[in-house]
Amino acid sequence: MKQMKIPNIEHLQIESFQQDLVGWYEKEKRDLPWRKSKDPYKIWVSEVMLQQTRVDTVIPYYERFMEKYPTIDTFAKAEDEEVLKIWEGLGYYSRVRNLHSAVKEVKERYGSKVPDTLQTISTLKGVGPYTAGAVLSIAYNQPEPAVDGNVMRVISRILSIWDDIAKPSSRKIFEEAVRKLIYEQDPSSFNQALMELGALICTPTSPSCLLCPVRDHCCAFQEGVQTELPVKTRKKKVRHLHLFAIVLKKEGEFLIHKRDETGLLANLWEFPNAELSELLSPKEQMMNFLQDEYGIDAKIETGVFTKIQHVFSHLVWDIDVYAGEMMSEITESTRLKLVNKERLIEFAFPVSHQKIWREYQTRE
DNA sequence: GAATCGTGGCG
DNA sequence: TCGCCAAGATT
Repeated sequence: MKQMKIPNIEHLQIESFQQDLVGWYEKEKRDLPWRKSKDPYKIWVSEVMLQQTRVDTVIPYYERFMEKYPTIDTFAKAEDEEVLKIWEGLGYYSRVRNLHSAVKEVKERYGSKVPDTLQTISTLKGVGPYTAGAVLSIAYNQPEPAVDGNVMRVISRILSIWDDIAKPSSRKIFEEAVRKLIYEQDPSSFNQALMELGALICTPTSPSCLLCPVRDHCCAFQEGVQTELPVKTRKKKVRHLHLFAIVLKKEGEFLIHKRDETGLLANLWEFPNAELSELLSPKEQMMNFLQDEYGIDAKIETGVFTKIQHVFSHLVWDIDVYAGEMMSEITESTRLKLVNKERLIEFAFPVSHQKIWREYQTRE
C-alpha cells in the first residue's frame, strides 16, 4: 500500500459538524425535481446529467427525460437516434450513450434493478467514483463518499487541504476525509448537504462565510484563507480550428451528415464541413471536399453568408459558412441524408450547427 | 497523468 | 471581453 496523505481532522468536533451541516440542509435545501423521488434510476439519470453541468440547465432536460422515459424498461427500449435527440444541447454526449448502454445492461442482467453494491454499480458504463457514491448514498442510503467539485472545495476549506484538486489523485484524499466525516444515520442528506453548501454558500470566488452554518468548524475561515482554497492549477489555453461548412440545398431538401461514432460530438448530425487550409482557395477546397467525400457536384455561392465561432472546453471552431445548390444525385445512407425543413429538426445537431441553421433561415 | 469530451453563464 | 467555471468519466 502506497502511503497517502491523511487529512487532519483533529480540530473538528464531528458530531456537532454533522448536525450543523445536515440541519442546515434540511431547512434550506432547494426544491429540485430529482429530490422528489428515491427511485435509484431517477437519481442515477439526474447525477449523469449534472456531471459538469449547471442545475438550471439540467432541470428542463430532466423533466423531459422523465416524462418520456419514466422507468428503466422504457429507456432501455428507446432508439439510439431519439436518445441522442433528447440530450441535444446538453453536451458531453458520451454520457447518454453510456447511460443507455448501462440501463440496457441493468435490464438484461440485473432484472431492471439498479445494482446496490459499489463493486457492481461501478462496472456500469459511465458510472465512475462520484456517480457510484452518489447513487449508493442518495438512493440506497449507504455511507459512501460522493466527491465532486463542490465537495472538494468545501472539504478543502473546512480541513485546510492544500492539495491541487485539478490532479486526479487528489480525489482519494477527499474520499478518505468524507469517510471519516460522513453522517452514518443519513448519508443521503450528508452528501447532498456538502454539495448544496458548495452550490449556495461555499462558492468558488466569494463564499458567504457569514451565512455559513459550519463556519465555526471551518479551518480556512478561522485562518482567513477561504479564498485561497481550493488550490486548483489552471489549464493551458485551447487551440483554434478554422473550418468551412456548407448548407447545400436540392429541391427543398438539405444535405446532412452523421458524424463519426467516436470522438467529438459522436453520432450527431451536421452540415458538410471540414478544416480550411491556406493552400487552395476556399471554393476549390469545398469543391474537392464534396467530390472526394460524397462524390457530388455543387454550385457554391461566392461569399460566406455568416461566420460562426463556437467554443468548446478544449477547442475553438471558427466556421465560415457558405450556401450552395447540389447539382448531382446522391444515394442516401445511414450517415448521409437529404431532408426538408420539417424533418431536419428531428435530428440531433450540435449547438454550433444549430446556429448555422438559424442563420441560414433568417437569410432565406 | 494528461487529454479528451459541450455548453451556457458569470464577474 | 474572456478566462473560469458546473453534481466527471474515459482513454
